[in-house]
Amino acid sequence: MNIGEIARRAGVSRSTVSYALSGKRAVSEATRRHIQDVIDELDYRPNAAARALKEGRTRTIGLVVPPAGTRLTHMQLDFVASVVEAAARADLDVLLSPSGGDHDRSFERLVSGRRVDGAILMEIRLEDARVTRLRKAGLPFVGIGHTAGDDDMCWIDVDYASLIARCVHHLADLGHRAVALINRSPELVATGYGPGLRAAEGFAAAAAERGIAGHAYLCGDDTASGRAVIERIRAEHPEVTGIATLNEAALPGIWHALEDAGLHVPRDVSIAGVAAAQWAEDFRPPLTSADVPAQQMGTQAVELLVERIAAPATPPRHILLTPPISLRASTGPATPPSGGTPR
Amino acid sequence: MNIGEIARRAGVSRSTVSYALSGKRAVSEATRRHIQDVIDELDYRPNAAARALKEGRTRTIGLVVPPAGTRLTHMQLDFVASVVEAAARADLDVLLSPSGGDHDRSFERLVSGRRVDGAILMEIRLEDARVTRLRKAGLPFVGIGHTAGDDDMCWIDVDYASLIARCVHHLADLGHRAVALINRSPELVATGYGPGLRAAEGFAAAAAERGIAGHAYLCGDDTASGRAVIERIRAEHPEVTGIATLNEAALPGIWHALEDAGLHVPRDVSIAGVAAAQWAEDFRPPLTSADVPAQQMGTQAVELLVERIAAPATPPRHILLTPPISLRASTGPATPPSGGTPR
DNA sequence: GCGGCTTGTCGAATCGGTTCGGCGAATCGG
DNA sequence: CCGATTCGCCGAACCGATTCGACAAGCCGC
Repeated sequence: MNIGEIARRAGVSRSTVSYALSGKRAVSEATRRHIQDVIDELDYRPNAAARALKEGRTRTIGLVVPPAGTRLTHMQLDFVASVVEAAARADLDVLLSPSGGDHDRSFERLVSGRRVDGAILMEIRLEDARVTRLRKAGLPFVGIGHTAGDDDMCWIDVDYASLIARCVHHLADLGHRAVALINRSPELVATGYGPGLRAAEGFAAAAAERGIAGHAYLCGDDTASGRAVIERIRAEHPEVTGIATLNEAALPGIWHALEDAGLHVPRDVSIAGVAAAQWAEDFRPPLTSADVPAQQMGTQAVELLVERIAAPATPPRHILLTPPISLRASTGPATPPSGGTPR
Repeated sequence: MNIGEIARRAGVSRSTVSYALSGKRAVSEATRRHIQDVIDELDYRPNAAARALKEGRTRTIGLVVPPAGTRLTHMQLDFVASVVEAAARADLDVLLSPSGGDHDRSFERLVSGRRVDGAILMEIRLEDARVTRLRKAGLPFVGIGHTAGDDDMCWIDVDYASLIARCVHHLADLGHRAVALINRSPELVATGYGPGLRAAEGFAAAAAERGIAGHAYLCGDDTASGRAVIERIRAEHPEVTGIATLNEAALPGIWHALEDAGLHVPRDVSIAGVAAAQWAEDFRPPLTSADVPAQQMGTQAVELLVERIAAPATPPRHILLTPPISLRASTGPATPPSGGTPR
């Protein structure tokens, strides 16, 4: 079922069928309709590979996700879903490619096999080999997260430094004098994971600014690690009454460990985080958090990429998001009687 | 950077380069090595579209996911991740396609544009238009879930009827005399969602077999609905002490509502469910559940599909999984003093 | 009534691979 | 030593679309 067959049945040439479909040249209304009838009858659709070969573009974008070993956070999941949806709206298909670990064949196929017109890179590191690779191949791309220093690329990111700083200020406003940061996993941060590093900076800066004690902890991305880190904090810094975190996956463990220790949230300990809104509300009490607009990010990432594919030479655009903190029930005044705050 | 360029630089013909790469005809070791050197130097890789056009296969499989409106359950998420990984191992790429709603253009592109060699369909309905469509197009596919009656397709599914029945038996063994089923959302079940319907059947049959009261409830796939359904159950059937569920998304709400009502799990109410193992353990107390091996399912689905692509004419295979129930802390004896059970 | 313009259609080239038939040279057996 | 085989490589056709140049027919103005 190819264009030649359609042409034969409609009694016209193949080029006429092509023009009737694309509208790139005038075709008389009569023949156009006749061709359309034949096409509808056989429900023909042009072969994607042939078209891609000739046109030099695939109408497909690549979504480069972290390898399966790393479980996706809720935020990332929302992001993937919204990318797929936004792409579908733009009549683009999405090719999924796990990268990192031993799956780099998939990424290489994507890039040098010219399977996609552009790519969206998740979980960018401060030094990221994939960015170098894509740039060398001349493939348009948009990063979720940004590399160090280098602004010569398109990206969209959440301003973790500011968000964590806000959490610290919020806790300080409530009168907390000793706070802890629960960061992402040691492996992630060690390999130059931007959000982790920037969160640590923002945390330290804000604590210093407010003149309160700030202790930063790394924590694996799972429930058990969440429990463990709370135990460590209680042992090493029992004076801590406020916690800021960007580790979604550890949250259930954090909650359970506090409960086991007989500590009430927010009466004894306040927690403010960065997480997907829907997820934040599933806790008891619901988590005060900066709700990352993952869906909006997915949509914008696709828009940015489409733009870049159309005009690869334009100066790259960046979007840095700083969503407001939604006050929920997991934060409260530092000490039962007093409320207000210094500064 | 095409095969002609490689041939020119290596001083051989294009066909020789092709044969050197594919090994489908003998090429002398000397020329083969020389060609390989040129290729390595320019890091050339064959254009995927051109190859697909000539070979008639794309080395890509489609993963047809429920549309973005429906949030993926943890189980489905694990499944997607494992499909991507298994495909990568088989050197296949994965094209994501949301289907249902108004995104059917994407699905149509996949099917009639010949963009993929085969497809994996998630969330199959008892009557599923996509199955009909794929069969008509002659595209190999594997379903996650199976249609009614018709066994003329490959699928892999979880035996929800048996699992829910097991939950009921487990509760009955513990002495519970009135149990409730918390099913998936009314919309899903109304549109012929197999697991929902089969779970209801298995629930009713098992309750009847054990001579206990069984009340089935539908429940939206979110926290708020979970709370609501517990309130309804308490109002309409306060005698219920055992709950079986396959609604992962409602679980947090169920837990919260029971806590608010002052009901202790498992002392006052026992809960047994079907859920992803890791997720089940994040509850307090951890959920007794049949742990769906989503990762294994993803891997097997890919294997099944690869098989089917290689030999489309072979009789279709089915895999029906019935994972054992892992006892965790959310189920216990029906009444505080007594332990044992009738039968 | 004829050159020039528009309109609608066609034929052929092209994209970048794979694969088949063929051909010269080397190798082998008798 | 000669015919038959094997080996290694080449040229050309082909996959199914798009697109450019060309060409015939119809219409205009002068």
